[in-house]
Amino acid sequence: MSEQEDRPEGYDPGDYPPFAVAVDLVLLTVRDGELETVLVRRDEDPFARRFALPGGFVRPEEDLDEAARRIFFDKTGVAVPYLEQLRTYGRPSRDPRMRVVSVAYLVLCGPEHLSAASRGLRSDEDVRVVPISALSVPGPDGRQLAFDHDEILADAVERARAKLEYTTLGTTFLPEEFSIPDLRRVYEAVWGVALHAGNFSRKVRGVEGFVVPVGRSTGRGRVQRFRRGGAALMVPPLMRPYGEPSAAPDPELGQAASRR
Amino acid sequence: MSEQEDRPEGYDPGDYPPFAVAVDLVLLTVRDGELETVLVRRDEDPFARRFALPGGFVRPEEDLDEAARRIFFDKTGVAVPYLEQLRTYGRPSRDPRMRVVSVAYLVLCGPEHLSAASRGLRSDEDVRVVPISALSVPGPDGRQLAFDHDEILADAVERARAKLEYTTLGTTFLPEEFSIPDLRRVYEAVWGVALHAGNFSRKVRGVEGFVVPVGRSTGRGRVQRFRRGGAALMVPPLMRPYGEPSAAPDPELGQAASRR
DNA sequence: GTAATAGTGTCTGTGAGACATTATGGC
DNA sequence: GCCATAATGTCTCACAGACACTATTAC
Repeated sequence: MSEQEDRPEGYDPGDYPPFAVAVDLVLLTVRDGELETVLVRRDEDPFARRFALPGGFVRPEEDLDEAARRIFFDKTGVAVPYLEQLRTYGRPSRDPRMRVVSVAYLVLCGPEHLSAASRGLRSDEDVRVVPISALSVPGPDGRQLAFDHDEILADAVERARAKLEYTTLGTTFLPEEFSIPDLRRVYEAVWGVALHAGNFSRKVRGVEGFVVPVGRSTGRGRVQRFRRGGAALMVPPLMRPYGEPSAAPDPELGQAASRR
Repeated sequence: MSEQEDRPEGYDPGDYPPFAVAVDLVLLTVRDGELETVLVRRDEDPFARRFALPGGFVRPEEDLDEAARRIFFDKTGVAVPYLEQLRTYGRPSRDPRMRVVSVAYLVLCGPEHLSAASRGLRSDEDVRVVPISALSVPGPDGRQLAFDHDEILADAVERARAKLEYTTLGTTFLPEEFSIPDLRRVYEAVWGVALHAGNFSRKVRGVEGFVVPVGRSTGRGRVQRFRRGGAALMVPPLMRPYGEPSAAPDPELGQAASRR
């Protein structure tokens, strides 16, 4: 808030540099066992015809979260199931036209939330749902997406992977009713690993409030249906297999490592 | 980045609302077994005579991290040992004078980094090093600090508590050379719990690259001296005792719980 | 029928937590 | 000598991971 600069009675507009503040969304979903994200094709330079994350400017009287929800609704026509602030990107050169600080949000949703967006019903833009795996190979200039969106996307994927370990957010990728194997396939898609079906089932059902059975349970071999429970955190956590080839770790940490 | 609003060739300044972008620092240190933070007393309204987090505006050609480092240096006269972006606070009403979006940073350092600041050597401001425990009781209007800085501080403390679990950052609170009991006292101060000395020692020394012994031993008992090792992450993590009365959990998660 | 797969039984290895014991230095 | 405390030895319990087995559904 810069209280330490002495200003008598409110700020003089000449005292602070004006910035544009934008919000960018990393929208993650799991479809057919693949982790996917939503991208928008740019029309103009810079980065004309490149894909970018959906985003927009924050309005003068709008909270940051509110802006993120608005932008999600504009693309999909439905309310956002889960959203969290990821981090803020503000390199001076990140947009060659002007100084834009972008607050990135992570949004998790099921593929059904994206049906309008993926059919282009909500806008005349070229909106696409793209597998993350298709974006891992950088383009000729070393990147795939416009601006610093490769970095934002990578940070978001790592955040989502970490959050599945110690929260119950995995269910936000699924419809209201689902089976344990459905949930396992979400974990496998997000983490990019195969999990042991039996142990996964036991673990998930053993975490109080993670999933609640719907309808009657019969004996062995029968697939049961569940809904989300009330718990937000998973204790103890469900950890990713050690030393596995997933993504970039916390960029704040000095050295690389593949875990959390 | 708001690529979806069609703009021909760079932004027209009339197209986006101007914001002020500030950086606020939550500076945490451990002194005499207490977790403490640095506050600055405000001179003017709003919140005259209240304490606030140190902060300042981001300059036109400055990265966000750079601004945070600059502000830390302005207060203390030394380089910041560890810094990470916490999150961004942008409620429209958070500063009654104008729209300010503030990117908060978490800074961890040893008490020796704050000697200049705490003696007022670097500024004519009223800079103080205050125990976190003294800020837990809200004032007459429901808060202790200016603006939304109570919330920022609480988020920062929770982040620091969580990070001690799965990173080796505990050593950033200590001088170059330290003993295992010194490190344990850091954990106890940050988490606000008593830890089992024997098990803590075994765990810390067993994590590859967390601490490296530095030859001679002094002090009581067979106390060994150590330096930081090269590892940034701790696997498996060193978890806080379950169900313990520390701080607010991840505010993104729907319901409260006391763990991560 | 056969194949695929959900869920259970059970064993094993690892590690956290608790407690006792030994070693070392301050007083 | 006596006390405080660091570090180790050891036991127990919880849980992850592996494997085998059974039950059920899809074909």
